[in-house]
Amino acid sequence: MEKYLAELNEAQLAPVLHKEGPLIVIAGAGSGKTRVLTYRIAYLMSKGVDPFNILSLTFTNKAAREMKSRIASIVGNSEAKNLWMGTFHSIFAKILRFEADKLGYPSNFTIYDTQDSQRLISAIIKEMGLDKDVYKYKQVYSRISSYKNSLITVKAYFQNAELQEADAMAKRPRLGEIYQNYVDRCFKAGAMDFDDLLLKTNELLTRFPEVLQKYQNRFRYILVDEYQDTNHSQYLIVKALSDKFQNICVVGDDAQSIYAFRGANINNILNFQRDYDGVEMYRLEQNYRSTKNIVNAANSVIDKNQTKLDKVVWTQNEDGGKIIVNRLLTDGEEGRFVASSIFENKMEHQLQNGDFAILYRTNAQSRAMEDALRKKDIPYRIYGGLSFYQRKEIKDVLAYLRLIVNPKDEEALKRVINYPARGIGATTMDKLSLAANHYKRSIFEVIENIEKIDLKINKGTKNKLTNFSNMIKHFQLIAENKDAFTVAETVAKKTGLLQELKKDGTPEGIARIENIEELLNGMSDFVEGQKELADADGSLTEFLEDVALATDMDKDTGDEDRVALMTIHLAKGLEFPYVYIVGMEEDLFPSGMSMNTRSELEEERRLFYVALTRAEKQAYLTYTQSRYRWGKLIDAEPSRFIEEIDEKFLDLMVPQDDYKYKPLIDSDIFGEVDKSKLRQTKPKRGTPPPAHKPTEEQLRKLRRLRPTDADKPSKSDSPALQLESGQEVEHMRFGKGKILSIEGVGQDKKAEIDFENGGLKKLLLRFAKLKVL
DNA sequence: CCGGCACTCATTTTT
DNA sequence: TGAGTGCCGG
Repeated sequence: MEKYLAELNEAQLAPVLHKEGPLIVIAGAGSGKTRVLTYRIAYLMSKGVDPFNILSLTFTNKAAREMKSRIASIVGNSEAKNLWMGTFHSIFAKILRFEADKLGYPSNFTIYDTQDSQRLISAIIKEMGLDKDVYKYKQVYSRISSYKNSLITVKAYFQNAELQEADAMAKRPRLGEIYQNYVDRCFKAGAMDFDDLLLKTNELLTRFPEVLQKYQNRFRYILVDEYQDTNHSQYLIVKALSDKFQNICVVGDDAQSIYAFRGANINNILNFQRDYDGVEMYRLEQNYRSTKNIVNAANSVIDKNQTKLDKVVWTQNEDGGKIIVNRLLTDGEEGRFVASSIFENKMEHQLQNGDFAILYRTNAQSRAMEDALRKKDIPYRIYGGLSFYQRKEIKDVLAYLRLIVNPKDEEALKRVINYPARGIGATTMDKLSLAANHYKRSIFEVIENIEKIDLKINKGTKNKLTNFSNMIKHFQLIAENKDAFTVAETVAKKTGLLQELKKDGTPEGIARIENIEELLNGMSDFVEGQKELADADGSLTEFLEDVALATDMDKDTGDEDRVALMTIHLAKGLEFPYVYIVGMEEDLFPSGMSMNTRSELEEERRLFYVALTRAEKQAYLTYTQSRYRWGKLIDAEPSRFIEEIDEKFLDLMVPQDDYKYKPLIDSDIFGEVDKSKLRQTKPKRGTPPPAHKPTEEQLRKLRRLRPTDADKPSKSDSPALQLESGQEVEHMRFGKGKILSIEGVGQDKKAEIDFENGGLKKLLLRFAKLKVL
């Protein structure tokens, strides 16, 4: 142990050696906080603390695994295995399974993911006959989620006049009823959603003092990573569990709190010293990750925030290059710039693909990057977005598996009862659903008793239903004796899922079959892995839980050498030598939806801080002048965050104005443009649009930039058009045989005119030529 | 009841 | 642009 402790600096050593009592470690970006956490646990164990008594909560399962294996290398594998380590969700899901009966849940309860929850809410809204435009299911879901995260149960909701009033003001007076129905239906289905895993844990710990005691005694030492991202529900769990021994160690960085949108409460970390007695605070301020330029630039940004703890991050690393800022014409050009820059850097500095990361604010931005990287044959991997387990074909297989484990699982049943098609349609489902609600039973139970109740379902359909339930029961029998992999394999074959996909024969269908095969392979690995663990058996339940709570970061398939593409949120905790932060534009970053309040904007700024501090050697910022959003080309202006960085840390390679309309051909900018012509100017925010109005030819070239135009040549070939007002037509949308809308580019404004009804005929005559399209 | 087609609508971040 | 929904003919 001594030799490991020697690896730490003074500031890091202090919290590692801290004995009993609460401590908080405020750890600046790149200051080695994971190391402190790891070594502290190892140190505790070396001093004789039983690993069974240590609970360590991390943000991702991957982080937990990595820490565990690091600790194993210090204290030995057999000891490290017994540590309680994982995300809040996965640790407490395990505990809830064990204690489920106390709360009236089956121990094999299903975990509903966001999609399941939203579908259910959507169904409830429909059943209640509410207007789906007023009660948008996503919004309703997020309301309910935030109630749960604040421990506002249905009961508490109805006792709180303020909340009800707020919802009524938002034209949603029946939100409480939806909430009630949602909770009832989840319970009836034996399902918990993500928020329930925390909410029910709280319920368990408050309602059953003996349970609380049990876990208080078990978890004598509690460590929480990324404490700045805990929500109220998590806060209370930690508070309750640590209450007896007060051996609570939290680590975090208020400057990196970026999950307020999902209920994280930055006050948890700001107020930690008030919440516990005799808190010792440690600060890690030396950054080992980044160059001076990057550290200082990031500091100059975060300085603009009002709400923050006192802390100065510094580094002894070299100065490094300045942050390179570049403006591109469109998102396509942005992608090409990033791709060629990566290519050049690789050549020049002998780097690997894995040394690069491209970070963006929204997943939608990945497409332009992908296209460019693919063209340059640079291997990449996208993290997040549609994760493997969210793909339709995978969810279908999983839904069958879920149904086998828990036939009451309504969302799983609705998903697969008629896929592949077996003649059970919407009408039948409505009848079943109605009966289920009426008898307060699950739909599956209704099907099992279909002969005993009169549902006005004809004989043929009844048979189909019975066949379906028999098939599921047959699978259940298999599941009793066989492991998860064998069950899944049987399901894939016997349900006709694979045949269905084979039948269509399209490339997509083949890709889907491959995905299912990959899932099966993954399951077989999982089963092997679980058999080695003492407290696991490779059962279906275990597998499903693993899947439900897996982060995209978790499945670390290839250690192949690839450029990483991800949202900034996902990049937290990671580091790369070269980082490209793209889409640095107002309305995109900061997001247009997060600029309404100071605190929202500050969170965006922290997000930018996180992005910048991922870089070890070199950071790039890019923004475009116009970008495709909603399938349309829209103007963009540089993000305020660029301006907030002290200029002395920046290297602005902004092209001359007259260059703007030139590189319109599909080509690498830097192959074409003489770099000496680039001059360095600081872009003014709100820079007026191009000095001169684009000519007709330029406009046409602009249009040709659209990737779709290649597929539909008719569009780009359309003659230049003018509206009555003299505006030039830039973009049109077509319905079947008619024009839906036309947008024109005027001197300084865009106009959009809809031709839905009255005006249609008249204008069609004016643009007779368009009929060809 | 099914599949295909036309149309609508939403696009912030995720355990 | 693209995913999801609703309508219509088979």
